Amino acid sequence: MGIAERKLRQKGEVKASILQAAWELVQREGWQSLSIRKIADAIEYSAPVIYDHFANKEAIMLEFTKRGFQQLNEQLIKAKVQFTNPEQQIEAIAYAYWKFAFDNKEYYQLMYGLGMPGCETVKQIPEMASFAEIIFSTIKEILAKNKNTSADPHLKLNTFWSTLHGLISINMLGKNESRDELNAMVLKDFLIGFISGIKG
Amino acid sequence: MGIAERKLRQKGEVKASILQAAWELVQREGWQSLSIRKIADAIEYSAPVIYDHFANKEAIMLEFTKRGFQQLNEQLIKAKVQFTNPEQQIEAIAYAYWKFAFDNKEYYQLMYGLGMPGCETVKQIPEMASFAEIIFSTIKEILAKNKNTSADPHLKLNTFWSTLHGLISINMLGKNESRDELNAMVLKDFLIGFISGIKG
DNA sequence: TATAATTTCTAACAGCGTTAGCAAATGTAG
DNA sequence: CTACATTTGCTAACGCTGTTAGAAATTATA
Repeated sequence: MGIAERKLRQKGEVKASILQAAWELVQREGWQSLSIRKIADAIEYSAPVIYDHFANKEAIMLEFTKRGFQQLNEQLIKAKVQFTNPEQQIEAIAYAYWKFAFDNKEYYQLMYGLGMPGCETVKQIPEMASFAEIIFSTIKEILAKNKNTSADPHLKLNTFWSTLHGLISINMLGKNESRDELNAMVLKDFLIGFISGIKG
Repeated sequence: MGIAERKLRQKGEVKASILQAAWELVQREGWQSLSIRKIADAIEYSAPVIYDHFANKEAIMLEFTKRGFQQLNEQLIKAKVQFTNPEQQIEAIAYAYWKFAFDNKEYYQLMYGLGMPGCETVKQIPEMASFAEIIFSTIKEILAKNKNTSADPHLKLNTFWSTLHGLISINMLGKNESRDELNAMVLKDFLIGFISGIKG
């Protein structure tokens, strides 16, 4: 009797439609105006149904945060494997990270900013660990290749990630002027210093 | 007739008490749970009275954002004038910025993160311009002193600010483990690279 | 077909920012 | 000191929000 299976499938479909509707709403009106009732309207169910699939609104957001990191990770790996030279790899990763942030502004805003996730949230996202690992391993390769034992890879990971995030978030709260040239230069400026510094 | 004056003074006192009550609430429960009604309760007035002093809730937040930048500017200037050497000045500024962010977490979260202020908000805060100017002038002095004409001070300002902000915000979404040593090292790591890079 | 289980709904609670309109207090002028 | 005008603060309400309780309707099982 495939009844149970069909029910599970149908339940999954509703869950998927919730996420899809939520995503469309976010793209149209931003995170701030996303509401359970609007999602319910969009999927043509009543609001409480959503709580059969997600514990609360935050769980929906968390799901998107996870997806955001998954997609980011994909992009970073795709960028990395184009090169064998770790210096080129870290540069490609930086550009991919940058591109992801501005191509997926909604994701990026949710993943970081937006109400400062806080400790609890971070722990619920294993994808963040994979993300860190991608960069960490590349940095270690550079250090190994250049026989630089004095630099701490944890330190360099932190500097790399922080700087990138800082560049992006400062830029996002500015306006949409065509500061693209400046942005590109700032990114390059940082990368030159970072890579030369990491070589020891 | 000092009646009008007294009224103005009283009005000012209520306004001040609104801000004070709001600030206490924020420190106790965070920005997320700040509400007009709670402020009204705290100052022992009804909620609509607040709208005689502020256009809306956002205006209250904006006031705090301004104050945050004012205080930050004070700290940065205080740090800067302790030295005459611009390299030492920029280092002192970086540490002061860092210290401000963690000593005044609530302010810093409001000034940046929290719902991504957006273009409109930024324009309403002239204090941000003064802030940028403090750092900008110091960078220009370093460039002048070292006769470095190739580096763009705008670029360096952007890199400096972004990196600092990135370091802080990444740290803030992590936990409160005693990562102070790591933090100090990351900051130093950045500063060494930045100052050497700026010298040309 | 009758009973059990699941699904989905309506209604409600408690809170939010904000506004309209009335009541009370205060100021001004005769 | 009274009469009018102005300002001040309130209550009540609107339209939202996330979330939950409990009834109704649907579906599965015996």
